Amino acid sequence: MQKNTSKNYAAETIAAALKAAREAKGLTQRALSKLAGVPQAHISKIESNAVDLRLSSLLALAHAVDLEVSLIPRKAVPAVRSLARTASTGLANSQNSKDLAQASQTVQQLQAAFKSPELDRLLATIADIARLQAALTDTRAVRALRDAVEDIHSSEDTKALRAAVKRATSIRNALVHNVPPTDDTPRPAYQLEDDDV
Amino acid sequence: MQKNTSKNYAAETIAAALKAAREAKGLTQRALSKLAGVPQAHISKIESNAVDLRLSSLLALAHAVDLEVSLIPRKAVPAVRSLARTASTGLANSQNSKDLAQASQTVQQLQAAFKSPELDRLLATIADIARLQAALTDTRAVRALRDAVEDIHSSEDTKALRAAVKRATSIRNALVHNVPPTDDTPRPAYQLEDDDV
DNA sequence: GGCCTTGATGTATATAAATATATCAGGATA
DNA sequence: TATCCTGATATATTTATATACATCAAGGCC
Repeated sequence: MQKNTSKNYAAETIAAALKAAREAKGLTQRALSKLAGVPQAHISKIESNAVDLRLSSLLALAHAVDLEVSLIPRKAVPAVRSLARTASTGLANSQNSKDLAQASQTVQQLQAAFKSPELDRLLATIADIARLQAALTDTRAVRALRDAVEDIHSSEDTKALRAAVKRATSIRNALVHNVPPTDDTPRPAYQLEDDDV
Repeated sequence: MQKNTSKNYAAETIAAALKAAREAKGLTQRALSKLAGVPQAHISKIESNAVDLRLSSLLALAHAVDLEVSLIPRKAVPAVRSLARTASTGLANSQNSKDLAQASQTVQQLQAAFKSPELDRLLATIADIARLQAALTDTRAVRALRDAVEDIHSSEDTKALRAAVKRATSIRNALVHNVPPTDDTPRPAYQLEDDDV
């Protein structure tokens, strides 16, 4: 039983979160005890950081106060925090997706206000960017490429080599042409025009 | 000791996440044991859901594999998941990068063993993909595009409109040509050859 | 004052985690 | 074949949670 030394900051944070959530729901320790099936005395110890609680207890208590225990990548922590703060307002995509969606929407509103060839081009380009991004989120294709490369073992292994080349080219073309990487029938949905500014 | 019955879905999920993270980092149970200060035998039990681990163990293991234990509101779960996925795109991006790096390295080793025009092409294409991916990680450009679009207010605002178009085209071209988006002097480092398979 | 609720604290007991240590089967490899 | 690494498993011991039950001090309220 480690006292509430400052030894484990994360543990204290979690205990504090549980307590805050309980109070936010207007529950007493005894009420929560009934909900979660954890003795009130134990809840008291947990909230005061007097015990190293087990996962089952943590899950039971969290569940009872509508919290979810999750493991998130360290680098995603700030984003998740800000999201949790912004709270329940629906979907949150990557910042890029949000920015792109907003830009797209704005352009469409502008289109309703006035027509312009440049506006059309702008919207199309934004859509391209979004599709490029979506194509890149697909990690399976890259993984498949890696595996294909690993399968090359000798200069006689032309079959494996050609397979790897095909995969690599497919991905590159997919990124350029906005076609799903695994698609075997490359059909550029649009033409690469105005290559440079 | 409760066997791995289907008793607690959440607990299983967490154990699986820990295991996945360890493997993603290429750590053996013994290596993780040294990092986290948890005996290998215990890690084995934890990963196979054979124990109701304590919070301190969970925190130690999570910390060692760059994960954070967090309590999030239940209603925010979907949003956080989607975020974790896109941040996982950051993660997956790093996974992509790893896969690509490994593929690239393998090809170079093969080049040392035997020469082949196709091998050269393969290496070049892999490099292209890596550069495309790097270009897409830059969110500032997309943000700038969004802001530029927001600055368009009327049909007379040709200046803002052209600025937005320019930005959008720049990003798209950057993705296609592997040139940093903010670069004002577009200079395709390589030529788009063999557009299709 | 008396009453009730809330959270904290104190036993005592059963159960299980955590640990050290050793081992084992399977797979990969030299 | 022999060797090394990985993950799973076994045993024995220590430590601590989890639980039930009782109680208590502080604060709010009639």
